[in-house]
Amino acid sequence: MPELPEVETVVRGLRISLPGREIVDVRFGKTDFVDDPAAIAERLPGMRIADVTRMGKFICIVLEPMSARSDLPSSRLYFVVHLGMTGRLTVVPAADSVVPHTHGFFALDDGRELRYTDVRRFGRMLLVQESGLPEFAGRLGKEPLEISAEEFCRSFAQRRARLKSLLLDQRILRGVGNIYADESLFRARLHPARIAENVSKKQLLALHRTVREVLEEAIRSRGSSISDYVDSEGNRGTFQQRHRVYQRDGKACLRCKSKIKRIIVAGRSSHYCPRCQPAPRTRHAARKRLKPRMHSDSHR
DNA sequence: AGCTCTTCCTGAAAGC
DNA sequence: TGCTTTCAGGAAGAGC
Repeated sequence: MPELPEVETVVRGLRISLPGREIVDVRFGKTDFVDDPAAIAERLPGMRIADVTRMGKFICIVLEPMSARSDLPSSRLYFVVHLGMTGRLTVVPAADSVVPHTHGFFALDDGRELRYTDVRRFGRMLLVQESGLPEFAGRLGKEPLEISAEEFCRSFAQRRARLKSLLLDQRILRGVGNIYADESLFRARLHPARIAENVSKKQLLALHRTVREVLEEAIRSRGSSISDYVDSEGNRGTFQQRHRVYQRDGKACLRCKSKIKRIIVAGRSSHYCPRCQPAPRTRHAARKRLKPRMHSDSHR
C-alpha cells in the first residue's frame, strides 16, 4: 500500500518523464473517487505539466497554462492524486493495452498517456487552485523527513493517545502509514499501544530518529510492494524484504528470536515483538501489582 | 480528547 | 469442488 516512500518513488519517476509535457485529453472510467470529474476533464487539456511534487501521501501535479506569462498573476492549478490502498499512476505509450480497473486516462502531447489504475478505488483525485493550496496543505501535519526532533517531541508529549494512532494521524505527520509505523516502533523498541505522554523524551527522540531512518531506507529500496504497489514505470519496490515486523507475525524476531505478534491498535493491525517492545502496564495490571492479594475486586 | 464503529471497494483466502 | 463469508485497510464521519 502506498505510503510516503512509495509515493516518493512514484513522484521521482513522474518528475523525470512528465514536466514540459502538455495534457491534450482526459477520459474517465468510473469516477466515484474523483472530486468534480467534469471540471478536471474541462480544465486539464491545454495545460502544461510544470512539476510533480509530494505532500505526505498526496501526489501533486503542478499545471500551468501553455502561454504562461511571468508578468501576469499566476494561474497555476494543482492536480492532486492520493493512491489510497491500491492506486497506481503509470506513464505508458497510448497504444498500450489497458489493465483492468484503469479509470483515468490523461493523454500527453508526445503519444504517451498517464493512467490511473485502482482496484478498490480508495484513492482520491481533485483539483486545487493555487489560492487554495495553503489551506489544503495546512490540514496536513509536518513532513516526517523534515520535522525537527524538538517539534516531533512537542507533538507527541502530553498526548494521551497511543503511539501507533499518533504516527498514523496525518494531521501530525504526513505520510506515515501502517507499514512504516510498525517498522519505526520496532526499531525504537516501543510498543504500539504505549500512551505518548508516558514515553520518555529519550524514547521519543529515538522514535523521531527511527521514523526518518526507516523512511529513508525504504525510499532507497524504492518502497515496499506487498500486493499492488508499483512505481510510475510499473516496477515493484524491494523494501518488503527488509521488513522486521510488518506481516511477520508468528515468525522469529530478527533481534531476539521471540515470536512476532499481531494485535489491533487504533483499528489497525499492528505487528511487534513482545520482548523487544514491552507492553505498557494496564490499569488492571498496575493494581494487581500494588495489591497482589486482593480477591475479586470489582472490574472496571 | 480520543476511542470504536461504519462506510467506501474488490480480490484473496478461509470456511463449509 | 464450488459456493459463501470474512478480511484487509487510508481516511473521514458519527457517536460515545
